[in-house]
This record gives sequence, structure tokens and C-alpha cells, in this order.
Amino acid sequence: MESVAAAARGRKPEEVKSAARVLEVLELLGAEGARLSLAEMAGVMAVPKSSLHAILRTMEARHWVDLDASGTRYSLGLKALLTGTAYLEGDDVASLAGPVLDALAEETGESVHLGRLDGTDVVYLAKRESRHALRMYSAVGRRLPAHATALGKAMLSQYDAAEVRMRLNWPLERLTPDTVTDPESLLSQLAEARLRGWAMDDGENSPEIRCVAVALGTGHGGGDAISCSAPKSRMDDARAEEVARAVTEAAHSLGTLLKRLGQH
Amino acid sequence: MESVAAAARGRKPEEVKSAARVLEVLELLGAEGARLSLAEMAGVMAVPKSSLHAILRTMEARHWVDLDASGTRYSLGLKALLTGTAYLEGDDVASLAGPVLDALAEETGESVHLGRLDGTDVVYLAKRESRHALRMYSAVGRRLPAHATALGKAMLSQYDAAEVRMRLNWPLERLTPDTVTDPESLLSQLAEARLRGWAMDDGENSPEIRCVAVALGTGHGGGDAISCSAPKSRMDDARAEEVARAVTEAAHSLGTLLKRLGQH
DNA sequence: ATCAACCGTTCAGAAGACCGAATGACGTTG
DNA sequence: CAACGTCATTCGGTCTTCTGAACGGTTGAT
Repeated sequence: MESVAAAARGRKPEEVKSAARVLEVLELLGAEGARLSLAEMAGVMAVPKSSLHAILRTMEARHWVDLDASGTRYSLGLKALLTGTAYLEGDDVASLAGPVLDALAEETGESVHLGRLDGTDVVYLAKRESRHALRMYSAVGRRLPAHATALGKAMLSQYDAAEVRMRLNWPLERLTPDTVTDPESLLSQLAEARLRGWAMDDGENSPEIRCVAVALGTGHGGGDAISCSAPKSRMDDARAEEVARAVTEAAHSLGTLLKRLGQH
Repeated sequence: MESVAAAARGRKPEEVKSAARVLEVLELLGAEGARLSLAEMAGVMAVPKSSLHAILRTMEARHWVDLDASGTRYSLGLKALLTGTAYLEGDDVASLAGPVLDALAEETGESVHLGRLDGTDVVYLAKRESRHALRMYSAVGRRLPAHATALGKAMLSQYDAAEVRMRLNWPLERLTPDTVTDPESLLSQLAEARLRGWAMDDGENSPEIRCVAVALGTGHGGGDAISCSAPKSRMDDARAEEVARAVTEAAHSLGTLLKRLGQH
């Protein structure tokens, strides 16, 4: 009976309701420097105001959310800062990547990223900004659909076609006119990436931005990859191949560091 | 009856139990790249294993915690990354501080921090690393007792003695042999800092590290401050005054940026 | 001034989580 | 090899939280 009710609502019975709601609040407020009222959040989350009220009181008491001066809009609190850096510090790949990313950013002069595959998304773990004024926007912790990024395609290209079909959410979400949403096109791009060793994104998540990425061989769970992005105006095909060589080299050197760590 | 039971346990009745536990788990795992088993966490938190089990399942399903390969040790998950950067992006002071901190780090060549007062603690919001090999350890999101840091003393010096007595946890925690724990000594240091406009820490939280800090006038709630730290070997009294001038200038220029933002 | 629309907040009934003991699955040690 | 230590996991009764409607406050428009 209970399982029927749970199934009817599309919820897994194994979830603790208020625990899930706490996390949902954090994700909502973290999504975009958001400042939301209790009622707004209750609306988005489809949760009664009164229930959310008690949860927000708990979070506020512990400084995980702040209430603005008017006492009516919530934003993330100071405690929220801790988890981000703590995740990165506890992670071997992210810890070792720093100098490698620095070197790659220095060599190319463009924005450089370390990303990780999480389900159907790519998450940015670290970045180095381009030294040019015109550069792409990104932030550590942000997510983009894997199929629309060079990082994601580099990581997906490590799996065979059947596995890729399994892992992605079909139909594929479209972010720009150039996003690849056709299954066959994507799979052939992945096959090509696998052969040549690097993947490319050509305005598929942000118009006018091209990006080149290489996966790190040592598959940490989902897998990691590093990339280099630039506006189309600074990244023609010849330049992309040149950048791809630099990224490949960086990926290789980071892979070596990781293997050494694993063996020690 | 219920309030009696709640009071007996030292808990506020207004807290949602599992919500508080989720946050406690995040704080525990964020404390220090920690990898803990369910049983260990249950022990530390004084919570039944079975209750925590359900909560951790929920958190794991949503990628807020990861289970290592052995399936027995928990660490922070990928979702934990989001909140940290989101807090900083939504914050005016942290967003505007970047260039100012860059300039100060460039000018002094030493580690530079932006900190915020949260209760009795100072939280690091941003940092710039020294270019020297020998430098202090710190991380965004980390906390230190306010009374043992230059940042904290700079912010506390904005309040009068009575207010300071209220805000701090007595007796004061000792971190090093040089930590100031005597109330009168601390208050006189604060009075001195108020007069000259900057505060100092002399090995009071980390041995061999000296630090100079200046509060930002515009009191954002608890208050913010910026600091510059260096080993004693590179920071004698004369150098400290020199650095203090640079930090004061930086604080002033950041304060100006903030006022302009507030007026617009 | 009045009304309407929002906000957060409260309360008692209903639903679900919490608890503690017992279980099963390892890996380790005597 | 067996006995132990540690680990996550299950299960039903009890207690807590969740819920939805009603309340009082403030803001902005009519």
C-alpha cells in the first residue's frame, strides 16, 4: 500500500523526505546566485509552505542559508562555502591538476577547464581564465549536458555506442542551434573523437565558443577530462589542432602524475 | 511534555531532525577531506546508525555524498561543489574583491585573504597565494576563531568592549602558545587596532606566521576584512607597517567600490 | 482609506520517519 | 579454520514530522 502510494507520486520509498528537501533547497539556491522567498521555493519544489518553513528555520539556525535584511528572501549561507573546497581537496585528480592547468593556460593563453562526468552532465572542477578580454563564462561546480560539450564528448568517447545510448537522456536537450541532438551524428562524432584522441564542441553549448577536450585515461568512476575553450574568432581549424596537441600533452602529463600516485 | 523532553536533550524544538542531520553530515565530511564510515559518523554525531543510514542513502542517491570503491566510506559528492562558488557569486563583497586582492597580492608578494565574521569565527572567502615557497596554509571556507586572527581582530575592533564580551565564547580557545586568551589583553589590543586602523596577529593561530588586517568600513552584517600574511622571517615590525599601509589602501578602494554599488 | 495580494507563521489531525535490536556479509585475527 | 570484529542493512512499533487551512502582518494598488 505504501509502495503504491510512493510509486504513484513518482518517489522512491527509500528517501527521507526532509533530507531530500534540504538538498533540493541547496541546489535551488546554488543554481544561480538566487534569492528566493519561501513561497517561491515552495512553488518550484511543489512542497507545502509550512513544511518548507520548518526546514528553512533549521538551515538558517545553522547558517546554511541567510535571510536578507527584509527577512523575506533566502540565499546561501556561509556554511555552504565549506563543502565546495573540501570536495576538491579530498580529490586526487583535482588536487594534482593545478600545476598542469596552469601550464596549459600559460601555453595556450585561453580558458582551460578540468571536468568530470556525472550521469548525463559534465561538472567543472577547476578552471583557469583566458588572458583575453573576450572569454567564455564558466564556474566551478556548474553543470552542462555532456553531449553538448567537448569535455563530455571526450569522456563519452571512451565508452562504446551501446553504453552511450544507455547513459544519456534521450532525446538530447538542445542548448544552441548547433547542439548535436541526432543520435547517429553524436555517435559518429564520438567515434571520430575516439580515433583521433580529442573531442570538439563548436558552439554547441554557447554560441561563438569552440572548445577542444581530451579525456584522462585513468577512468576515475565517471571519468575526467581537460579542455581548452576560445571564441571562434581565435580558434580556426588549424589552431584547434594545435591546441589539441597541447591539451593532449597536458592530459598525458596529468595521467602520469595520477598513475604514480596510485602505485606509490 | 514534549518541550520538557526537548529541553532535556538540549535541542530546540523548532528544528527538523533529519534536516539538521543532513547539514551535520555535510559539515562533518567537509571538515577535512574526511572519509568516514556510517558507524563512525553515527558515533560522532550521537545518532543511531539506522537513522543515519536512511539519510545517507538519500544523500548518495542525489550525489551529495559518494561511497568509495569498498562501499564503506563516505566522502562529499559532486553536488557539494555547487554551493561554494554559488555563495561567492551571489555576494557583492566577494565578487568585487577579486581585482583588489590581485593588486594587493602583486604589490606585497605575500598571501592575501578576504574574511568574514560569522559568530565567533572568521571564514575565508577568498585568497591569493604568496609567490614565495614558504607560505601559510589556508582554504576558502575554512574557519578560525576570530580572537586568534588578524582578520577577526580587525572586525571585532569595530565594536565596543561590551559588545565584544557578548559576542565571543569565553574562555577563549588557545591555538598556539601565543594565542591571546586573556580578556583584558584582547580588549586592549582591539582598542589599539581601532586607533591605528589595523590589527595584527603574531603567531596566534599558526606559529611563525604574522598577519596584518584591515576591516572594510561598510559593515555587511558581521563585517568583512582583508589581510596579508607572511612568515615572521619576512615580516618584522617595519615591514608590517609598510604592509599595513598597502592593506589599508586596498580596503579603502574596495570600500569605495562597494559604496558605489550601494548607491547606484 | 480600502482592498487585494503577497509575505511568513501557527495549529491539530494524519502520515511517515525514527529507533534499537537482530541480521547478514565481510575481512581479520587468534 | 573458527571466532571475532567491523561493517551495512532490515523490520515493526512509537513518536515525530508533515500537511493544509486559517491567521496576522506588511506592501502596493485602487
